[in-house]
Amino acid sequence: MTPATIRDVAKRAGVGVGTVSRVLNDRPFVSDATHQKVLSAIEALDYTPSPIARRLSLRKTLTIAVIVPFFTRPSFVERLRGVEFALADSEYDLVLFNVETTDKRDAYFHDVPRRERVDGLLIISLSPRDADVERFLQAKVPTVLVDARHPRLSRAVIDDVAGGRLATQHLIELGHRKIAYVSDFLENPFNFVSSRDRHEGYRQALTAAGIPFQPAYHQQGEHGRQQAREMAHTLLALPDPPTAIFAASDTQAIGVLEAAQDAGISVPEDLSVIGYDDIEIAEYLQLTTIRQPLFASGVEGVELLLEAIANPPPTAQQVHLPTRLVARRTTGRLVD
Amino acid sequence: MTPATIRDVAKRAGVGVGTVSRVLNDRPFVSDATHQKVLSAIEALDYTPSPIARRLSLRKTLTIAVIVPFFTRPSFVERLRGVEFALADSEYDLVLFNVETTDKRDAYFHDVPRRERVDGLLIISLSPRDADVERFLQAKVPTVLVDARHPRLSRAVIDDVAGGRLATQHLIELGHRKIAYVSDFLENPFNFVSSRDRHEGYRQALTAAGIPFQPAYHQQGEHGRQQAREMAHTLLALPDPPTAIFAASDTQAIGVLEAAQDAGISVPEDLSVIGYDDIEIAEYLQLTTIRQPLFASGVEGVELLLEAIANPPPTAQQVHLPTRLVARRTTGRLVD
DNA sequence: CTGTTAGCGCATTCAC
DNA sequence: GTGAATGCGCTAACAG
Repeated sequence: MTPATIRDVAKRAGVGVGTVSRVLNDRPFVSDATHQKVLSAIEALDYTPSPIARRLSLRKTLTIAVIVPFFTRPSFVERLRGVEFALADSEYDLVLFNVETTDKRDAYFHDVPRRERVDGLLIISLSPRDADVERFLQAKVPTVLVDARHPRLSRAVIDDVAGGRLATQHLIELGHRKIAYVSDFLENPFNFVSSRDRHEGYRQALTAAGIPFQPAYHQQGEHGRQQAREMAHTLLALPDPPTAIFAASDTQAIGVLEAAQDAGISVPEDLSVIGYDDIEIAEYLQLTTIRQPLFASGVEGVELLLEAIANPPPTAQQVHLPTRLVARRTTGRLVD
Repeated sequence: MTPATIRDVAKRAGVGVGTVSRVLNDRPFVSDATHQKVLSAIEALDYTPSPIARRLSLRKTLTIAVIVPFFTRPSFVERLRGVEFALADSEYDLVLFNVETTDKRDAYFHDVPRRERVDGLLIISLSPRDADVERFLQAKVPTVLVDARHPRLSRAVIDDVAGGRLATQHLIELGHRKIAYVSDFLENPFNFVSSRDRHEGYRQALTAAGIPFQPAYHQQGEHGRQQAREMAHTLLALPDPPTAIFAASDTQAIGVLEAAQDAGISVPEDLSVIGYDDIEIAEYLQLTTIRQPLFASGVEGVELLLEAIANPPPTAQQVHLPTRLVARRTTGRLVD
C-alpha cells in the first residue's frame, strides 16, 4: 500500500540498510552477490528511494528555483526551455516562479532564496537590486543571472550593447541617417536592462557615424505590440520623420510594421524596420532582426549554476553570448 | 551560519519545540504570552521552517508535478501560465517537466507519478494510455488532465468537437461548401487528441449541412507553420481547390495564409481561412479563429487537482470549457 | 565488505 | 497550556 522503504528492501534482501544505501548510491565495496540480492529486492518491491528523506539526510534540497518574468513572452519562454533542458538530466528538480507584478517579484526575491528551500537560484531577465543581492549572498544560495546583471552575481549575458550597435550599423550601412529607436522604458519597475543596453549600442553606432542623436527619435513605452504601434505613429508624424526604426524586440517591431501599414508607408521602400530576438514569427514576417541565443542562454545559466553549487567560485563569473544580424526583407537601402 | 532550526527558536524563546510547532501551524491552545515570545524568537533568528523536514514529517511532498509537451508552443505556455497562477498562492511547489520526445514522455510517465515524489500530477495536452493510467491509479497519485482525456482520470477539457463544428459552420454560413481541414496527424505518437476532435466537429458540421466529405480536403502532417504551408499548397493545387480552409491551430493557419500569398490568392476574397486558439499574434494578423480558454483550463486543472488531493472523488470528474468564434478578416462570404 | 547507529528538522503523540 | 519523546526514510560514520 504505502511505498516500500529502504528498510523493507534491506529486510527482504537479508542485509542492512547501509548496504542498500550503498548500492543505491553506487558506492564501491559491495560484493557482487549482495549487490544482486539488493537489486532484486528493489525490483520485487518496486522500490524508489524517497527524495525527501534523502534531502533531509543529505542536507541538500536537490531543487533549483527559476524566477522568470512574464514567461509567456516568446524570448523568456525560450530561455526557460534552455534551462529546463539543461536541468532535465540532472538530479535537480526545477521549480518555477512566474513574476508578473513587482509585488510578486519582491515576494519571491525575499522568500525563495533560502537554503532550506533551494540549492540554487536562477533568475531570468530580472536584475536584482543591491539590497536583494545582499540578501542572496548572505543566505549563501548560489545565484545565477540569465540576461540580467549585477556585478556580484555570476551571469550569462547577451551583449545587448553590441546587438544594438549591430542593428544600428546595419541601418547606417543602408544609407539611413534618420534612425529612430522604439523601446520599453529604459527605467522600469522590473529593472529590465536589455532596452537600456540596446539603446546604448544605438547611441554608440550613431556617434561613430557622426550622426547626432535626436531625442525625439527615441520613443519609450510599456512593452507590447500595441504600445510600439503607437510610438511608431508618433515617430511617423514627426515633421522630419525617421527613415528607419530599430525596435527593441520583435514583438515591438511588429507593432511598428502595423503603424507603417496604418499610415500607408511601405516597408522597406519608405521605412526600414529592424527587430531584436529573432522569435519564430519573425521569419514569417520576413523581419530583419538581431538574433540572440535564447535557448543557449538558459543552458549556460544552468551550467554556471551547477558549477557554482559544486564549487563556489571566489568571484562572480560571466559568460558572454553573441548576437548576429539576420537580414531579411524589412530593411532596405535608403533611396532619395 | 547554517539556518536556524525549530530547536534554536525553542531555546531562545524558552519553550519546547512542540510549542513552536504549534504557533507555526496556527494551532490553538497556546497562551498569548508564549505565542508572542515564540514569534519574536522567530523574528530574531530569521527563522523559516525547513520545508523538507516538514514534508518528511507530514508524509506529504507538497509538490505538484506538471508534465507538458513542447511548452514553447503558445497554447501550451498559456495553459501552463494558468497552472502556475493557480498554484502560486498554494503551499505547493510547481515542478516542471517538458516533453519533446516520446522517450521523455514515457520516462516521465513512469518516474514522476510516485507518492514519494509528488502529491499530485497535472498532465497538459498529453493523453496517457491505459497502461499509464493503470500505473497512475495504482501509485495512488491524484492525477488530472488538462486538454487531454482518459475515462478514468479527472480532466478539464475543451470541447474541441464543438469548436471544430463552430469553425466549420461559420464557413458554411458564409456560403462555402468546398471546405478543407489542415491538421496535425490525427494519429500521432504523442496521442494529441485535439486535432482529432476538431476533425470530428468538422465532419459533423459538413454532414449537418449535407456536404459530402472529400478525403482530399483533409490534409494531415507534422505540427508547424511550414508543414501547414505545404499542405495548403497541395490543397490549392487540387483540380477543384477548396474555397475555405480550417486550420487546427493558429500557427498552422499562418502557414495557410503564407501558402495563399505564395500562390497569389487573396484572403478572404478568394480563400477564407480560420484558425484555432486565438493566440496573441492572431489579432495582429486579423485572423478569424476559435478562441478557447487556455489560461482558464490551467486554473481549472489545478482546482480539480487540489480538490482531488484534499478528498479523492470516487469517480473521475470532468470540467468542460467553452469555445467561441472570433470573426476577423480572414474569412468572408463566398462570391462566385 | 557489511550491519548498526546516530542524526537531518519537523509534527505529533503523550504525560505533566 | 506546555515540554519531552518518538518517528518520518535516508545517509554517513563507525565498528566489526
